[in-house]
Amino acid sequence: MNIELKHLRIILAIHETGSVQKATEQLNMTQSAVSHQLRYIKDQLGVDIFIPETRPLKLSAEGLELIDAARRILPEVEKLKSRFIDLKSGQTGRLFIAIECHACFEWLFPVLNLLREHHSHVDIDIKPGLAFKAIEALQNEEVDLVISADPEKLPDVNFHELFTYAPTFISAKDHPLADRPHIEADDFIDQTVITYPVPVERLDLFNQLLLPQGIEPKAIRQIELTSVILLLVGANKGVSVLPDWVLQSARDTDQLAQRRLTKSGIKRKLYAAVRTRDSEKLYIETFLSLSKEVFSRLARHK
Amino acid sequence: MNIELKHLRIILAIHETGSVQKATEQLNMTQSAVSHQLRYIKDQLGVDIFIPETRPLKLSAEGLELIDAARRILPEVEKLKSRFIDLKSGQTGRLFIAIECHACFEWLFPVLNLLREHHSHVDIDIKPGLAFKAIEALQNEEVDLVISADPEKLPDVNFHELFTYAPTFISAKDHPLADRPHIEADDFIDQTVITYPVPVERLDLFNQLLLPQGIEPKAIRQIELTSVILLLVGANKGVSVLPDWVLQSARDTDQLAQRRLTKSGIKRKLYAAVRTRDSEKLYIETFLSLSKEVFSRLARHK
DNA sequence: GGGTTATTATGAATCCAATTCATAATTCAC
DNA sequence: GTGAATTATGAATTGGATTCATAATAACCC
Repeated sequence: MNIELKHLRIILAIHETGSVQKATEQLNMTQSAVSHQLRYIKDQLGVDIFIPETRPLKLSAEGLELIDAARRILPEVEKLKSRFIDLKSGQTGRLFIAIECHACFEWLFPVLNLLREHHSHVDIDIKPGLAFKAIEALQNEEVDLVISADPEKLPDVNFHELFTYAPTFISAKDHPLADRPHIEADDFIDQTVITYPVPVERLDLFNQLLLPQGIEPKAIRQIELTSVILLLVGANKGVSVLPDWVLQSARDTDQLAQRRLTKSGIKRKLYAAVRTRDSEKLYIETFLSLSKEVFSRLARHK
Repeated sequence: MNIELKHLRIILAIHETGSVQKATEQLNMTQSAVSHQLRYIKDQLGVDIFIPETRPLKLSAEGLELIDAARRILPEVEKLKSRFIDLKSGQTGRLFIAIECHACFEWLFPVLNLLREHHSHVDIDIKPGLAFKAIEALQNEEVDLVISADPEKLPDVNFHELFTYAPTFISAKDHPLADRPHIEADDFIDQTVITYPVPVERLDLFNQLLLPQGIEPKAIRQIELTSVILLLVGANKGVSVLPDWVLQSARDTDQLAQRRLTKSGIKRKLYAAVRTRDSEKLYIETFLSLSKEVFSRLARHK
């Protein structure tokens, strides 16, 4: 037995318009095509849908059951269609985010809150635990956006530049290094460095400065929360390197010394990586512009 | 945008088997056909259902939505199909009954109760108010079965004989007519006749005996309930004519005289009329055999 | 009740879309 | 990198749905 959506639509149209004649217009079919289809449906179902030899056609008891089913099934299909129209245009969708950059939570939360206001139907979430395989997860569709400082040239992934920042050295004001105009790699040799709890190769300080020069600090102490890092640095328990905008937006940085890394300063860029075919989605574009906006507000804060 | 059930089945099969390859078997399609369909689906929906360039194919976020929809829609369609398989075979269906014969409620209720036990999924009901247009209502599919004593030769309706009965005269035992060996038409001339509240031409007494001979009784008193008719006849408020089986199965007929109509007795047959194309339905056949069974039990009762 | 109109049914020809076959292009595993 | 497995593609073919023309039938109306 074969039942197609087309058949349900035909029966429903006939029932609702009251005649085959009128249904043909609604269906954009000729009377003949409808008639042929009706015979096919009857043959498939094995029972008469309409009472034979009545005109205009009247539904049989069995026909009414078909109508019931059609009224249940067809709206589901229509819902599915409009869902995909929305998905395609980016009116709605999924935005699962992986973050390679620990400090980024600072500006990401306000961005996501704003995004939720603009696109309430987008399913927003942050997926932890993918930090190092984030781009792979993006390609796998486990996540839909990755915040990354290491753009790659990939055919199916676009890296959209968000903003530039400077990884900046901080210490207590009375720390010996606080007197220097800028900080060099070998200054860290006898320092305790306070970092986020991630592999060192993912930290700006290490991948941009220490690792290339083969320098290891005296000790590394890992702390989850930015505010705690600031506190410990202020208490002279160690030094740290954080993005400049974190320092600009944080409170209680008065007793901290900030110095640039190397004479010329180190500059880094943050990117939002998305799959190429998602790039033009509305909520992705909104995310990008909101990110820039929120960042510039944060950076201007102090 | 065009989405067909076929497409949902394909996507679901691929997802559940884990590969296009395996899905082809389940779908009874060649790999090529599936591949072509996948491209068509993608074009229609405008988004990738599977993550491109991965093997085995993995569903994208959008693809998962399709799966959800398929799991909602396809079972409905399957339910509809099996519903029609049942309807066709008469495992289930509708049995709306019209009754031309008023006394028939006496045996109909037990029949329907038994039928409900055999076919719990059949929608059983008695439709009142169709008494005289009952066969027309049958052809219109307003009802599905008519209890009638007047078979007609119709192309789309079958009359199935249920049983034979004798319309029988009753009076109080001390009524003058109670002495006669049998009752003739002109015996009614000075009698009050108690009947069911239906047009006289539908009563056996009238259409079989009085009307052909142009005889009118002194008075007609219409009573709904069989037991009340029996009571009034017993109280000498009038005479009546009822099917013999009603008298055989009723209690409190001791003080009543029963006499046959005319010397040879009048015999009538009851029929169940159903649409020809419903005749072989299981629950219709069950109804017919239950009716005969219940009737013979009733007739044997006394 | 017969003639008229409106509506549905049917048959043959046509058209379009889905499938097949053959083969190319990828990816995966080792 | 090579071979095996899997998916993609193109052209030819098939088969089902549609159309056109026309027949059949019910409904309507005096």
